[in-house]
Amino acid sequence: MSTAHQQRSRATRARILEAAKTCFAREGYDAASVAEICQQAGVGKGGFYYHFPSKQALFLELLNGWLAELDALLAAEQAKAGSAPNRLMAMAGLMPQVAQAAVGQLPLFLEYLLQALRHPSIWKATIAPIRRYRRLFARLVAAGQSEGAIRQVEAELAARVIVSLALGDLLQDVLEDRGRRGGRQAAGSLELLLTGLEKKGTA
Amino acid sequence: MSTAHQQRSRATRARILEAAKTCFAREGYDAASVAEICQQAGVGKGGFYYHFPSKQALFLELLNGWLAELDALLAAEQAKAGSAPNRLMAMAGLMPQVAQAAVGQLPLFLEYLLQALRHPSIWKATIAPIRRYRRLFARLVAAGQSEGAIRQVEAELAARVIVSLALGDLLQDVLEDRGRRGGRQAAGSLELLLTGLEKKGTA
DNA sequence: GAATACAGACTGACCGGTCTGTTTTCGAGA
DNA sequence: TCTCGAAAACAGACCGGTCAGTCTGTATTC
Repeated sequence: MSTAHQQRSRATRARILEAAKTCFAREGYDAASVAEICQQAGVGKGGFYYHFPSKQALFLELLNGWLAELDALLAAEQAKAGSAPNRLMAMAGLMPQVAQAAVGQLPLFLEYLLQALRHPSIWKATIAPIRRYRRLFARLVAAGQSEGAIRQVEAELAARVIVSLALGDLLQDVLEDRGRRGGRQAAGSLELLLTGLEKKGTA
Repeated sequence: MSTAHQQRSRATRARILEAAKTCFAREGYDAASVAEICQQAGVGKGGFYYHFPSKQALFLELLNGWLAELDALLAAEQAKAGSAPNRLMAMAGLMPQVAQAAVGQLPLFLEYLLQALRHPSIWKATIAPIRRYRRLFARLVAAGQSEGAIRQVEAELAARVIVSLALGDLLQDVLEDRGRRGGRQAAGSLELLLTGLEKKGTA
């Protein structure tokens, strides 16, 4: 059981995180000021720095939370059965949806990437999952190959292509409507690619 | 003939642009200060604001210059002959190379995208070329289809996939080595995709 | 009354842009 | 050819504003 202290504390902490998410998405990491986040969260500076040691720490926690959601969703999908190509379709198709659902505003995703380039701690947190997904996709491709459903291409390369497609589609969506909606297409693109990966004469 | 005034002016202007390119790439648009760019260029604040009305204007000029280089390279490639799939390979394969050669440091490319999300003028300058390239690829795909070399898929979708692949590969390269080298892979990925786009039973 | 969970004024640093002054170059006239 | 004023091409001190983070004080809960 939690005390009233802890309950209130958790609530403000969550409000700060939520406010930060929208502020970062709207204005970017640098331009979004701590004061603005505080105002949006209905909290004073004291409250902010009581819960987070720095602006960067807050950002990193936001990123980690997002990655955790993504992991959970992919893990759930991975548990399901089905042929390798179908599972690939289902899993890869999740990426933009997850980005959309978890982040809310997609520009935040770009912000993650950009910050990852400059801050080693953020970079590690970002690159590790991407590599994990790539390995996962590679295993699925290999599985599809031993099932005889997928052409004999380099599995690593195919995995890289899948990730590229997901990332690229995300980017094009973001750019087209400047991050207002996002995550609409992608399914068709992947279908196209996977059809190409199928063994010839199958369709 | 140009006077000594003009010669010196152009030289400093070029130095400022070059310094800005490296600074923006290293630290990002917001974090890179005008003072720092000035120091790197060996120029005072006065010199800077004599040549550029604002920091944003400088950034925009950098972006436009890069886009112009890209356009030129693509136009040159477009003039060459060959079968549609081959031309697609050649053109699409240029993208990362161009990004690498023109920008020097790839993080700048991400910076462009991010700034495009928030500043309408930069957005217009960024999205227009991307749409142009997509149309160009779509036409090439359609051409390949009437040549009988490419499957009957929606040309628009295929073009989008190609752009996605280029963008996604770029991103993965940038993330993998944190923007130090970049632009190594990509060719293999495209080959994989185009093989998938070929008419079945061809290879 | 002590620890928790804040509020909000405050600080030092920094940043984009301005302004005044200085050096360099140019062109015209003597 | 030499001079000199004017325009071009800067240098760098300076300014208003902002921002991340601190500090002191206060209300609430235990």
